[in-house]
Amino acid sequence: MRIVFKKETEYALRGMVYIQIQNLKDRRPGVAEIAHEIEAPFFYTAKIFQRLAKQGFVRSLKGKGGGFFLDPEKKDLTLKEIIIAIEGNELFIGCGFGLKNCDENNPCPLHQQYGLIRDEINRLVSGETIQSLALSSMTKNISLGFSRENSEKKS
Amino acid sequence: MRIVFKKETEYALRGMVYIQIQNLKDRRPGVAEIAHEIEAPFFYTAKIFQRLAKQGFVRSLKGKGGGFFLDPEKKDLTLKEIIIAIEGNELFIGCGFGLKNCDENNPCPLHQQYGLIRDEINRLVSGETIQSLALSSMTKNISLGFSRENSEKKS
DNA sequence: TTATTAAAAGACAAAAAGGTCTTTTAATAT
DNA sequence: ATATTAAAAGACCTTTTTGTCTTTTAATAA
Repeated sequence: MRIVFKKETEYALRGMVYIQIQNLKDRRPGVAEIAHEIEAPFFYTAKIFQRLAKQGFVRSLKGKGGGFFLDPEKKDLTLKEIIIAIEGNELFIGCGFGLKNCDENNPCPLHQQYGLIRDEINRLVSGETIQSLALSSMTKNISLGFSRENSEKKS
Repeated sequence: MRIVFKKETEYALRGMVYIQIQNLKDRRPGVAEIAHEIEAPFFYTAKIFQRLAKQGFVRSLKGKGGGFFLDPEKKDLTLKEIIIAIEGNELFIGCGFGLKNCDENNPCPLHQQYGLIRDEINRLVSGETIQSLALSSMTKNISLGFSRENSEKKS
């Protein structure tokens, strides 16, 4: 059951952040490692990152020592860019309740209030980037949920 | 492609509001009328309202003059109740990004910000009821998107 | 009491999402 | 060269969601 994003989107975002974290440590993780760390199915993860690579969101190298890495040139890959590439932009436009003919001129009773939600989602995924998440989860000793080593030293 | 709610949920919410609007005019719409007004497939609408009837969210009468109606006793059926009956409550709990081990003690970098979104969604669907939406769409001459008669008199 | 109306029940099917696996291609190391 | 490593490509499958349709049951009106 989907929450706000599709499983594919979740795996993509989590995986991208993991790749970036490893890149910062001069490593290039492969599919097996990524899938394990983000707790996603191996083959599904492979498929998702093939697509992301084809779309230019991530780069890859085959063969020994190969794996995935982010283009160091691109310092600002927002979550929104990835989300839209996978799901389209319907989350960011429209009424959210599926009501037609709902706009400022002809608002449904939910229009204003839903606008707040949409704006908040928009603000979040536009403001955060893969890089910013990777950095904050490394420096602030905060867990991204798929990599518990960080918070495991309290034992 | 799903936005925030499933199609089924959208149809259910729109249909319920339509039923309540008609009830206020002492009418009991049938499946054909509801489906047409909310622009949903007839048979799918039928199935959805069978379920809602079985769950007690709406009542129905068979035969001539029959159709659907809300229990007049229940003056406060929140959107949230219907949403949870159809989708479960996963939208209202958890991280929203599918991250495990994400809570106040061990927050992911998105935890706080996503909390705002979840709270906003929660506030909206807890605060509004089928009755309040029916009333406001009638009295404030506001379109619910599936019934454009309201806003059509500007021609 | 029977013809008509309309919901209930439930089988069936198409599309989308999620997931699995095999074969091929391209790197690297020996 | 060739053995090894790892991604790319793409076929295939399962589950969930969405949608369709037929048959049955129950209410009303004539």
